Formats: sequence, structure tokens, C-alpha cells
Amino acid sequence: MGRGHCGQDIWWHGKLRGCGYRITASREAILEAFMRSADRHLSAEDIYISVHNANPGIGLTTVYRTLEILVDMGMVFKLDFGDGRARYELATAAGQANHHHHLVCTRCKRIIDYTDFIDDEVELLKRTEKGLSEKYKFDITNHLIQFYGVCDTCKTAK
Amino acid sequence: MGRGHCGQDIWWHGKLRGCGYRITASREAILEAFMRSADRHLSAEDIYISVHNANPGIGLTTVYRTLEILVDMGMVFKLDFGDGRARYELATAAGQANHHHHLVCTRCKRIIDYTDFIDDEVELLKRTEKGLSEKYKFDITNHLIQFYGVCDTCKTAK
DNA sequence: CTGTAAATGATAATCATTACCATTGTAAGG
DNA sequence: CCTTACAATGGTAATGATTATCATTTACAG
Ligand SMILES: [Mn+2]
Ligand SMILES: [Mn+2]
Ligand SMILES: [Zn+2]
Ligand SMILES: [Zn+2]
Repeated sequence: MGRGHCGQDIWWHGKLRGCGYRITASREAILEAFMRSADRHLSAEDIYISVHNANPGIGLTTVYRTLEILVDMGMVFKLDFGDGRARYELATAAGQANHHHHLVCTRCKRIIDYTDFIDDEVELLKRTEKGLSEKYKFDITNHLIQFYGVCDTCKTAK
Repeated sequence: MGRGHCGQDIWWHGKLRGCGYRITASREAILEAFMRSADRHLSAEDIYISVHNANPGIGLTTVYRTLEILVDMGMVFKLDFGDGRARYELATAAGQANHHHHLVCTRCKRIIDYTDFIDDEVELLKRTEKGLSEKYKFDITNHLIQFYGVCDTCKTAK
């Protein structure tokens, strides 16, 4: 298990190592950028800029490459909200603290992260996953749930 | 209500007119392409090619433009499966006959349309939509549900 | 400390999607 | 059935996010 310069465990070191990846300054900086703004949906460029403050040497290519492996490993979730660029957020499995789904305004593209699940929602998802994985022999690792509609602002704006 | 050359009603004429759009040969050809392969997830280029057989004059630009208005009108659903191009399918509301969700293999990108468990899901979705639209004042028009995992083939191929 | 393969970054290439603009076609009104 | 206004079209160029290349640097096993 990796340790930071103050001695604390770094949770993601083991994950990277376990998949045969090396621990590098770029990867650390990019993960930190994610944790610094855990509430936003970052584009590759957002991360590139965010990382540049503390570490100007990191190139955009490395950001893309790192994002790809983080997505493959399941640590980061890649999202498409239809604005022409991919968005990324730290992945959280169903049941974890800040697991959430999305409410997308098709008019103004505003995104709302919601966690107000009806209690049954998690329960049903669990059952659905079980049924699907049995019938189709899939190992299900994640899900994406988004509701589309028109937000309050866009409604009243006519 | 529009009528075909044999007298039958054309279901989508009214929808287009209702939104102030004109009935054109391109739009007819594109809708027909969708109906001709209702089971696939077509890219803009797929449609362009499909349409060219019967109507070589239609340009790719028009395909993109038509897709955009069909998506805005809610007749077509735009999907992203992470292969670098948008995919489209005829939209079906929850409750309609062939409404379905997706099972996506993150390894080989295979997509399975599934309708199993839809009844349970639809019931819960209805309640969730109601709760969300009240709390966030959204008019919800659609939803996207995808499960990600590793398919049988990719598992055994290891 | 060293050797080796992974990782990086600058740059060029790719390629899906959009912007432009001159031309054509739809359909409302007479 | 004509006219007319303007929506729609299609060819082409431009855009912009993502990838590919390749020479150089770096992590880390031994
Ligand atoms: Mn989110
Ligand atoms: Mn489908
Ligand atoms: Zn809105
Ligand atoms: Zn697969």
C-alpha cells in the first residue's frame, strides 16, 4: 500500500499497481485534480488546466492517456452530455456514499446530480443487475442512469 | 395528417408539421432508413449510406441536420457507446412495445438491447420520475439506462 | 546503482461534426 | 394552377476533440 510524504496511505496506489501501472507524478496530479473538484463534470481540458497550476510540465496527451486507464480500471466514469466533449467524474459504485445519477436539461444542458433515490431504486437495480448478468452471462460492473427533460428555468423562460 | 401515395396515413408528417418543419424527400428517406433497420444503432454515416441506395442526392450534411431536429423533437434518441461516433435509434417511450435499455460490454463494445425486467423498471422509473420532476421542477421526457460489464465471450476469451 | 520497459510531451494526423453560402424545393396564398 | 418567401439542401471548407508517432525521460525490479 502506498504512503504519502506524511505517512498516510494513498488509496489509489494499490489499484494502479494491481493493474500493472506505475505511480507517477502526472497520475497523482490528475487524481488530485479530480478530488479537488469532486462535484464537477470535468473535461480533459478542464483537468489539463487544473493540473497546470501545480505542475506545468504535464501535457494534454498524458491527461488523455491517464483518463483512459482510469476509466478502464473503473476508477473514473466517462460521461457524454452531448456538448461535444467527454466529461469525467470519480466513479462511485451503487451503495457508496456519493453515488448519484443525472438529470439533464435538453434545452440549456444543465446537469443535476441527484442522490434522492427512492429506497426501492437501489434494490431494484440490484435485482435487475442480477437478472441481466444471469441471463446474458455479463459481469456487470457499473450503470449509467440519466433522465432528460426541461429544467425549471428553461420552462419559465418560455 | 399526411397520406402516402397509396392513401395510408404517414405518422410522422403531423409531428414535423406541428413543429413547423416541412415534409421533404430527404426526411422521408431518413425516417425510412430508420424503420428499415429498427434493430440497429445507426451512425450518421450508416444512415447516409443506407439512404444513398434509393436517393443518391442526399448529402451527409442533411443527414446530420435531420438527425438533429428528429432528436430535438424526441422522435429519435441519440446514444453514445464510446466508439467515437454518435448512434441513433427510433425513440420509444417507456411502456411502448419495443422500449428497451442497453447492456454494454466495455471490452468488445457489443451492445445488447434488453427488454427483460422492463416492467419492474418502468414501474419504479415512473415513481422516480415523479419524485424528481416535483423536487427539481423538471419536465422529464425521456431516460437513458445502460449497464456496463464484460460479456460472456470476452470473459471466457480472458 | 543499473538496465529496461513504461511513461511522457511536443507535434502531426485523424476524423466526426459544423459552418458557410449559393442554389433548390416546399407550401401558403392568390 | 402560378407566385413568392423563405426553409431546406449539398458541396466544400473549417473546427476541434481525440489519437498516433517518436525521441526522450522516468519508475522501479533486481
Ligand atoms: Mn455527476
Ligand atoms: Mn437500442
Ligand atoms: Zn435548462
Ligand atoms: Zn465483450
